Amino acid sequence: MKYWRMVTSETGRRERKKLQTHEALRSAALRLSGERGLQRVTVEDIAEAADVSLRTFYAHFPSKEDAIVGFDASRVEHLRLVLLDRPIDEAPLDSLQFVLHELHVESSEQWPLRMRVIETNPSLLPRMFAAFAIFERAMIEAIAERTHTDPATDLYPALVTAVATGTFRAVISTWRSGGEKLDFDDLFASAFEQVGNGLVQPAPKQAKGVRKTTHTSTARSGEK
Amino acid sequence: MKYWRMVTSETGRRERKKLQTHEALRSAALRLSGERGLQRVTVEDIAEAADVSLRTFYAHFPSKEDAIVGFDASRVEHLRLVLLDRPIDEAPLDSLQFVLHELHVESSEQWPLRMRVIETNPSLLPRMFAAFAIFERAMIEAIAERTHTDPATDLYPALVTAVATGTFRAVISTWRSGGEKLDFDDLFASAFEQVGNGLVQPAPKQAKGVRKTTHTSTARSGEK
DNA sequence: CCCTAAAAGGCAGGGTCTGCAAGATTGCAT
DNA sequence: ATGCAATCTTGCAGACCCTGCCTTTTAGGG
Repeated sequence: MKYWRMVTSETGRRERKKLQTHEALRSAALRLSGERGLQRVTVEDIAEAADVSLRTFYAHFPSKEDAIVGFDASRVEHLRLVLLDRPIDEAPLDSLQFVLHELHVESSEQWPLRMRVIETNPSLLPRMFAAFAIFERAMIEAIAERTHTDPATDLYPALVTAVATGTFRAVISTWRSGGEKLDFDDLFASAFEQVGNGLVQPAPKQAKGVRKTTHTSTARSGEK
Repeated sequence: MKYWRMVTSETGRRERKKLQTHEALRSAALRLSGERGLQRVTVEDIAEAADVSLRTFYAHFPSKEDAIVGFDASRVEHLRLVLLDRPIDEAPLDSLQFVLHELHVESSEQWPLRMRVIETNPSLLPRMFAAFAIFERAMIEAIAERTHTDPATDLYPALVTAVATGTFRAVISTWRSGGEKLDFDDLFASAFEQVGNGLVQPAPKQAKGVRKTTHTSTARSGEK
């Protein structure tokens, strides 16, 4: 009985309230950290702001940091499905590129604030990487499934995933430190293109007044 | 005066003692965690085992986890210099491959225990990634220096570094989960070769009794 | 209307980490 | 030698994190 529970998105009032609390805690954590700085915000403050008890906070998140930078399991699952839905003959690196782009687009709204909070509070980095590692693990499994390989013995799934997420991190990092003036999509596409070309070293430098029209794809020696 | 302090490796009795304490804390932390499990070891236990006060522990490490998985600044600096010592015309990806191989070789002695502790205590992962990120940052700066680019605006240094470290992580992960039966150097070389070739998807599978003579370089469609 | 499961709340307590101020050790100069 | 200054170490108080255990509240289904 109640098979539906296992498949659907839990559509009762109870589940809705739980989700509300969850999101209230998340946004309170993010907002307060942005206002005062992470160390000046206690878990109790967050719970208070979301109007629940401290104990309830810990029913939703294992730590303060997770409320800010953690991935929800449902989110990971969603992205996993996105990957599995890609055409079966698409190159794994391209599939991952798609998923990572999706990841960025979906959360682009909260990105500015979240990134700012992370940058001003480096103590968030550990948990952030850990959260990303969980997502990465899901991607590895999915790639392994699609390529009919065993990730425990075959290097490829972990390799292509690690490279893809590394590429993603590099793009985010550069985009951020460049003041977000560069076009994200250009940077993103350029990065994956360079990776697909084997990361040959870009030409020393064009000239002083480089045309800033297109992306930074200085590396083109190895054609496709 | 005392310019030498800034250059040499601090060779007084004071410095030696400090280093001793540092290492005593490190090995005590690792040993105890291996014996009882991380959660059954308090910082006080570690300080006790190294015969110093709890407060002194925190003079050396910001947290229990860092004593186990953290990189010392001197270690990062050493690796940075290794990278800068590579022939100036070597491709950045190859330089990074060399440094990462060096990293693995240098710590290969403590690796088994440390890896085992990490795997049995996933709560170490966050700090481990954070430590690795610091190392990564140093590599980015060094690559930027060698390629005469500004990592704040140019994608390449961060990109090639993230890809290289990602490759490294994938190798370690696969090597470990495969029970370390595969030859590490083969796996390592094969991984970087695949990356250099643009990560094209490997052929579905050769046969059952694949020749195990060389590495897994199944991917060769895209020539150089 | 009752019953069950799930969510939320309360409380106690061990553990982490920091600020502060005092004590011990070492390097160096007089 | 003796004193000074820097550094390392230490003790202590206290805020905060997080968990175990138990009680209360609320939603959903017979």
